[in-house]
Amino acid sequence: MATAEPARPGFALPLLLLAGFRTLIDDLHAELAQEGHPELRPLHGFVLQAVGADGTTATELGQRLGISKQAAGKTVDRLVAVGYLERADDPSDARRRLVRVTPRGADGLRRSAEIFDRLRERWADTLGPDRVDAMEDDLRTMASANWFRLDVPGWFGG
Amino acid sequence: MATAEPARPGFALPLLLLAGFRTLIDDLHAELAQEGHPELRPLHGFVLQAVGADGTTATELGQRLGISKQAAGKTVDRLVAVGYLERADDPSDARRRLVRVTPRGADGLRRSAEIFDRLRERWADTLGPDRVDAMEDDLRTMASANWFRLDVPGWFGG
DNA sequence: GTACGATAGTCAACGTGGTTGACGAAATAG
DNA sequence: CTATTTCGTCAACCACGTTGACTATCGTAC
Repeated sequence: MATAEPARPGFALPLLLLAGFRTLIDDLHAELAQEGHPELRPLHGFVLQAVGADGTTATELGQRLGISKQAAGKTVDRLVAVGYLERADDPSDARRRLVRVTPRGADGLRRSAEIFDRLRERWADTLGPDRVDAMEDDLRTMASANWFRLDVPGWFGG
Repeated sequence: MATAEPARPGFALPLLLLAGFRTLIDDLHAELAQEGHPELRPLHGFVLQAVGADGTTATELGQRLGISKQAAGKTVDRLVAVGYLERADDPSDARRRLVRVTPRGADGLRRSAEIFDRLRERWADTLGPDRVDAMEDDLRTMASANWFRLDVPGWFGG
């Protein structure tokens, strides 16, 4: 049972974690837009990352992201439409449709990594490198399990 | 510019923040479901909190949450349907429809606060109270701005 | 007292992201 | 050669968000 009025109410922690996540992602996409990728949405970067350099299929992508193959397929459609992914037939299996990152997608991915590195440096400059390291270590300790699940919209909503 | 291979790649930080948030929210709702509130979705708790003890209107709720009045109205509809909110006419203004938390909603809110306190205690037990305090302080420093905006699904998606 | 602008709420249409169920086409196992 | 599995897609649906248009009401200015 919680005390009547804790000095540090528990509800602040998740809000702060969300605000931190959101700040980083918003900063990323503000930078990304300036560097020629204004269409990229928060979800898209994670999807591109999940497709990876070797390419994959919609079904496998769904498994990696923790969503259904149908949802993965629709997301791929949208990213194909904006030029970040492309589909190709698999010569060895006519059922499969290979999903690959386009050069434009690879550029977005590379820039994202660089921007995330710069943002982390900014946090380290403000808070001190040890504090950022500690934050990461502590979060790794507490959140170890559900790492790479990006069904955020459906999870958070309904 | 980022170094070729940083010891701590920047992309991990947002992922860890999201994983931490998600872990807390998942733990909360697992507990909440056991305590008789299985219908409550992650978003709903934030909405109930935003409605507050005094009640509000859909338009004002939308302003508080950073979403349109139409979106706020639809969310209220859903929470009314599951019994967490109720609508009432405003005797002093026939245009306004008061939105109030029901007793069931208040129960969910009270339990949520208690569970969040317990979860924070659990984090403090594992990491040490000073580390959790530091994490909160650091996040407050870096994320100061966009605190109470809960348009997460639309923001993250598209 | 009436006319008018501002405000509250709703309806409709749409986009994104998610789900399940059904189905055809192709690979694989027997 | 047939039976089963697997991949991709289609269709229908739900949650959440958006903008635009509209009605009803309030408050004010004349």
